[in-house]
Amino acid sequence: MGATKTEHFTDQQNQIATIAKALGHPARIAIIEYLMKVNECICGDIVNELPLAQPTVSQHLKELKNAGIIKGSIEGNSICYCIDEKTIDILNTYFLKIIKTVSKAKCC
Amino acid sequence: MGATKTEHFTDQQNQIATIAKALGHPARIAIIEYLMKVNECICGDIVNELPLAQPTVSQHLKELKNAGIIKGSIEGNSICYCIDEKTIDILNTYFLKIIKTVSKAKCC
DNA sequence: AATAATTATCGTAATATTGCAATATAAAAA
DNA sequence: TTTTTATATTGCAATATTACGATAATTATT
Repeated sequence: MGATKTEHFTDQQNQIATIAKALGHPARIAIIEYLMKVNECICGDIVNELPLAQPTVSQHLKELKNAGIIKGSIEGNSICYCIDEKTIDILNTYFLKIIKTVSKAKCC
Repeated sequence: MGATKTEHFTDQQNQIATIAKALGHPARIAIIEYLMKVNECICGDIVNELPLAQPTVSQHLKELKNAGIIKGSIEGNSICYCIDEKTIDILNTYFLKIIKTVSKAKCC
């Protein structure tokens, strides 16, 4: 096998997993942190910032974009990327729910 | 290649990525949700709950445990699993910081 | 138009993940 | 002690991910 059985799980479970998975790589976390620092994004600078080749960075950006974590808009011959608040909000709301549930539970 | 270059990133970036990665699979999200529902965990029931074979569930539990998202304690011949609040808290605090930063930023 | 700059895509090698059958391990019950 | 119950580990096949060189595509600049 090797393929995730997404069809067995709910849309929400798949959605949360997809977002979390996209954040499950230190390079992509580093990209998010860089975007937080510079706010308005300077796309090519990410390549200079990270110890990874340009195609690799481009691929990571694509995954973050596919997961809805960042969005990019064309500006001349470069592309401006920035964090998509909506998606982070979805994740945040979800984890807050977990925290709330777990904090009032007694555990083994 | 194929191996993540963790050495190029900070401990915190790797930590967040590791936790997020562990949550990056719908089966593991389903396990978390089941644990939320039953609070005190009934380990073998997860196998009945999910459409996955016992070894597969065991493997997912191991990954959640390695990432610190759940903890397990031996109880007789079974093992009681439950969510580790501390780790969810780390993630939650992290995302709240992102939300705060992004919400006051104007984006392209 | 030719060149430079910016980003994406293709192809590919190395490695990791997913899933399960078979089997091992350990404790409880008979 | 044998059997049952519960979970983990091993081994393996299928697939996915990571990383990058080479190259394509697109727009700006000259």
